[in-house]
Amino acid sequence: MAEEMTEDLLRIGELASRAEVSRRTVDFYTGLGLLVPTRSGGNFRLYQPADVQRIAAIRRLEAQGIRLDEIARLLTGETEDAARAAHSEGSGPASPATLEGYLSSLDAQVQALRDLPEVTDHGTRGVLAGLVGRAQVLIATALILSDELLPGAEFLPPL
Amino acid sequence: MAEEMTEDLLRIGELASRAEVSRRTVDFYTGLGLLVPTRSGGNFRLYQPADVQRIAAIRRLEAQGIRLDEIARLLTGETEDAARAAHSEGSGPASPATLEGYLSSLDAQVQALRDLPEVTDHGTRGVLAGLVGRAQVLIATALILSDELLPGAEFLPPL
DNA sequence: TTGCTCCTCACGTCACGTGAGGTGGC
DNA sequence: TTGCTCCTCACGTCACGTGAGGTGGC
Repeated sequence: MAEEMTEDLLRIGELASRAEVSRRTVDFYTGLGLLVPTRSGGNFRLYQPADVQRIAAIRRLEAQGIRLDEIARLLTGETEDAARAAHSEGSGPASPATLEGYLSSLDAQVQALRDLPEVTDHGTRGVLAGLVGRAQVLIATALILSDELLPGAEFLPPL
Repeated sequence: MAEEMTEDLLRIGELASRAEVSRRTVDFYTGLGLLVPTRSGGNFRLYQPADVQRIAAIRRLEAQGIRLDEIARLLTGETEDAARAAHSEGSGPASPATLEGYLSSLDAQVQALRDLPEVTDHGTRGVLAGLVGRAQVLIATALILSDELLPGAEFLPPL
């Protein structure tokens, strides 16, 4: 069984063609730590089949204007900085910035935005709509990725 | 009364120092259409006092990774493109992308995210938290701007 | 005159790739 | 041999400014 999994590993050319990006791009992403291949005896990089979805996820995140270095952090699991970079509170460690925490803050603030007295200024309405629209697209992206990114293949019946 | 308002107009140097940016930056923003001064008889640009807050708003939006050309669009009131650029649905004109519309989509999707089965994968949790965190900061920014951006001075009692 | 403005050309930095070229092992 | 890989140096583009310099009117 461990044998079987090893046979699935991909070299850069194969991964690039499945993910529909150039080898050079896979190389570049690997250099940035976005992809973490193992190495073959002959020093070839060996990627997981799931790295195809990982690349798709990276592209989706890039499309949302998230920088590659932050994508690397998110994929690696270093959550903390996200809030700090944008807000720079600076004081205590406070909350560990969990998914649930963000979701409740988001709920509360959306409510606050609804409770706002009617905004009449044209430009201001545009800005608010733009920001809320962006937030909405981010959440939509989260939903899509929660579906695509999970290593579902491992749990699929052999069929 | 019209006389009084004219006296409040600012030239580039004054605006730059109040907004705490360089003249060059005000010049640059003006060239991009982010600021729309009138002109004096001597061809000097004349800015509104409210442009100080406008610049503050621009900086806040920039800090969220929003490009200057899109900020210009938002401030000018061309809302439509936001959703299209990120999604590229392409079909019909559909909804006019209102603030209310985005808010309800957002609510619905946040709920969908809550309803998700527990995500166990470490990296995926990080990505979701990162996206929701970003969305949360955007909404927080919207709240701040709704407060700062409104031309409140015009409606303030003379004191 | 002094200080401020106008405008334009060019340079600098950062993120994100992309090209090219020489290398070595399957 | 062929095709693929490795790695590195350099160039290209785009967004966002910033510097410098010559101009003219208050």
